Amino acid sequence: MKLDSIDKGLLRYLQEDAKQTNKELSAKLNLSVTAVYERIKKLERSGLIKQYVAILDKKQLSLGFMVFCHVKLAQHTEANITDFEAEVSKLPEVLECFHVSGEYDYLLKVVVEDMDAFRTFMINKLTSLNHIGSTQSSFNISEVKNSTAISI
Amino acid sequence: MKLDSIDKGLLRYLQEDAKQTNKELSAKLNLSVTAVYERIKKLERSGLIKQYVAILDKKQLSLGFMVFCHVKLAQHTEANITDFEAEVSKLPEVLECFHVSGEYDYLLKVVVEDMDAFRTFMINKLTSLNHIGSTQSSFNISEVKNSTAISI
DNA sequence: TTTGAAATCGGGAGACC
DNA sequence: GGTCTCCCGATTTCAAA
Repeated sequence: MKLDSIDKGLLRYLQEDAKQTNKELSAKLNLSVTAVYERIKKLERSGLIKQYVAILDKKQLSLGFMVFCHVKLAQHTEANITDFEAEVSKLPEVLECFHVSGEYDYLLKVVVEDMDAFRTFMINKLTSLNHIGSTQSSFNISEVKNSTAISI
Repeated sequence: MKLDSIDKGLLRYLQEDAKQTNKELSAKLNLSVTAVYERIKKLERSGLIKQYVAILDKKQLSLGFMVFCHVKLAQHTEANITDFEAEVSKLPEVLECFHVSGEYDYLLKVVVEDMDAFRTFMINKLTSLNHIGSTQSSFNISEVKNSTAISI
């Protein structure tokens, strides 16, 4: 889909605050409300806007303990890979899982309550998955930047 | 803030789709529209709901190249740390930056167009920041799971 | 209940063939 | 002239306050 500079501005605003009214957006973009409305609908239909979500404060939910787990598989057969990926996707503690290059195969972002919950997660969930070779964990000490907005 | 099971359900729904109407939510939760409205306002006021954002399709924006950069600082003085954190936060290619335990000090999620853009980013932006000791990059091969919704 | 936004329609200006 | 795209204004519908 081709985007002009107005679309790009619109996407920038919606990435920061998706609940602005079309009226507010129309003022910022010097456009009529209808034009804003139709551009947004087009961006939604094209799939460029995938989803609107609420971002929560993990601290207030007692889920402020974030760990990055690097995972290496035992053997890299296709069956192992699809199997592991399906299983890990089901774990609610795992917010993100990327297949990556380098020494380890996967990078996981894990969110739990505290060290104790992490220990339980590792023993009962992650390392009990099939095909796991080895893991290495880095604990989050502080969030320097944590954004979902990509720069357009 | 204390949450009952209805609040938790509400948060689960809003993390999946923040643009549902209160009417839809009231049906799912067996509640009146007004009750839903007031619960949401309370969650917003308390800061538990931090933000509503639009999630975009990186592929369609030609920003499908994601890299995880592990960064080690040269010296860990307080000045170096605050300086580096302020500078890296300004880089639009860096969506996330966490101070982590382990061999490296920081883990960055970097989003660019392609390998060429990444090369430019590394040379002109990241490694030209002050206080950088060494870096190590892992390229994203595939997204297995990528969610913003924490499990409540 | 009242206010205001979202959704929809008809139409007009400009680009292109 | 005919088609397409983009924008505006007015109106109706429906959710929020």
